[in-house]
Amino acid sequence: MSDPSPHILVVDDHRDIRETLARYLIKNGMRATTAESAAHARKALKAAAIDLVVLDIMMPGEDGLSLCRHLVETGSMPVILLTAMADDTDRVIGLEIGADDYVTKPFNPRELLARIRAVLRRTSLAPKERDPIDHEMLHFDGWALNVSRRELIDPEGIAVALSSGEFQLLCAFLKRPKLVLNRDQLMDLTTGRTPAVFDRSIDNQVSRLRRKIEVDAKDPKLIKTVWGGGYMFTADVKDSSE
Amino acid sequence: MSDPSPHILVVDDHRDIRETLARYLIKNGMRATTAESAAHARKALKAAAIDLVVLDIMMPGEDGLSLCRHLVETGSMPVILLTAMADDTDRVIGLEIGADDYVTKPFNPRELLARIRAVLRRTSLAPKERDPIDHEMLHFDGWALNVSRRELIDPEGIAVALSSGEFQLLCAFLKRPKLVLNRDQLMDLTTGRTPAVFDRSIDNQVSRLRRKIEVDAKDPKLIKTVWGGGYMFTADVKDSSE
DNA sequence: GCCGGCTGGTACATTTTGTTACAAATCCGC
DNA sequence: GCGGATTTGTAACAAAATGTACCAGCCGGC
Repeated sequence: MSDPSPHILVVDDHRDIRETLARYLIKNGMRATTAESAAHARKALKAAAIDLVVLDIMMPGEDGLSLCRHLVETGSMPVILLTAMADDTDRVIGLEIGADDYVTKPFNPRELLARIRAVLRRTSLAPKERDPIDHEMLHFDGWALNVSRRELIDPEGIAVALSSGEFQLLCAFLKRPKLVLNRDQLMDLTTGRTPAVFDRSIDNQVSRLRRKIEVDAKDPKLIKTVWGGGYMFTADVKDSSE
Repeated sequence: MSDPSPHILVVDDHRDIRETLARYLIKNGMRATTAESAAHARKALKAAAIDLVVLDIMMPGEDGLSLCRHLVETGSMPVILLTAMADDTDRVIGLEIGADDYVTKPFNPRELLARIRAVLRRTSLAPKERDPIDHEMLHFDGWALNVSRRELIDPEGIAVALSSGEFQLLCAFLKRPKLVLNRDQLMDLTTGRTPAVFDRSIDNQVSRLRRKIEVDAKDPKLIKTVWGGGYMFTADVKDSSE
C-alpha cells in the first residue's frame, strides 16, 4: 500500500500484550513502536511518523479514551481501540467517539492485522490533509493554488488576491472535488464554527469566491449549487507537490 | 449531515432478522430496504439510492461474499458484513475482501447502528468518488451528460442548463435505462424523500425535463409514460469514461 | 484615532421546487 | 363504442432555497 511499511504505535499498559503484538506486526511486514501509557504515546507520536495507533482504552492515568478523542479530533490519525470488556456499551462509546475500529480482548492477532490493513486501506485513500506544510500545489481548470503560500494563480499566470475566508473555502472545495458539501460541512471546514439557524455566510463567501474564479458568475461552472444540498466543486483537481 | 436520511439495504435470508433490523433502523432516523437474497439485493441496488449495505455472508444461492466482493470492487458502496460464525477466519476473510466493517451475530442493534454511522461518517467525507467513476459520461441519442460536472450537452454540442432536480432525475433514468421506475423509486433516487400520498412533484419534474430534452414534449420519445406504473427511459445509454 | 479591507447579517430579487386545479388521456365494465 | 373512474400533463400559483447588494462591526496597520 503505502510506499514504506506502515508504522503502527501500540499503546497498552500490559507489557506482554504490547510486545507480542509488536513482534507479530513486524513479522508481518509492518513497523511497530510501543508505548505503555497515554503520556508515552504522545511522546512517540511527536517523535515518529506514525500511520496508525492501536490503543487500549482501559489504562491507568490519562484515560485511553481521552487520547483517542484527541487523536480523532485533531485529525487524520486512524485509531483502533482495544477493549478488555466484552461490554457492548463500552465498544459503542469508542465507535461513537470516532475510533476507526475496535477489537475486544482477547483478540486474534491475525484479525487485528486484517483490521489494521483495512483501516489503512481506507485512510490512505482519504484526502491528504496530513501536513500542508509542504509545497502543496493544487491545479484545476488552468488555475493553480499554492496552498502553503496561500496564492492563487489564474490561467494566464496572474496572481489573484484571495481573502483568508475565500482561501479556506477554496481549499475545502479543492480537497474534496466532485463531492456535495452542505453548508454545515463547509462552515466546519472553513471557520470551525457551528452555523446559526439561518446562516447565510457560506452563501456569501461562495458568491464572492465565484466572482473571482468563475468566467461567468451567473452561470458557474466550477462551483455548482446543489439545490437543497449545498455546493460541489466540479472540476478535476490535480495535486502536485512540487 | 447528509441531505436526507441515509438509506440502508439489509440483506439477510432470515426474515425476522431483516425486518427487526429494518424497523430498528427506521426508528432511529434512517431509511431501510430489505432483501432476502443476493439476487434481490442486486435488484434493490438498481432501483433505489442505497447509501450502505448490511449483508449476511452466509446465504443460500449466490454467496453473500461474492456480492460483497462485487460491491467493493465496483466502487462507492460501503458494506458491513453480518456473520453468524464466531469463527475468526470467516471474519478475517470478510475484512480482507474489503468490507468496511463486520458484526457477528447475535448482534446488539445499537452497536450495529453505531458502526453504520461510523462507516457513513468515514465514507461521506471520503475523497472524490473512488477511482474509476471519475469522468463518468453518459451518452444517449446524441446527447451527453457529464455526471461529475453536472453538465448536459445537446446533439449540437450546446450546453443545456439543468436545475439540480432535473439533473438528478435524468441521472436516475440514465443509470437505469429501459427499466420502469415508479414514482416512489424516482422520488427516492432524486430527493431521498418518501413521497406524500398524492404527490405530483415527480410528474412535474418529468414534465420539466421533457421540455428540455424531448424534441416534442407532447410526444415524448425518450421518457415514456407507463400508465399506472411510472416512467421509463427508452433510449440506449452508453457509459463512457471520458 | 482613522482608514480600509474582511466578514457576517439583513433584505430583497430570483430561481427552483412542490401543490393545486383542471383538462386530456387511458382504462374498464358494459 | 360509451360513460365514469382513474391516471397523467401541465399551467398557475405558493413555498422554499439561493444569489447578492448593501451595510455595520471588527480587526490590523498606520
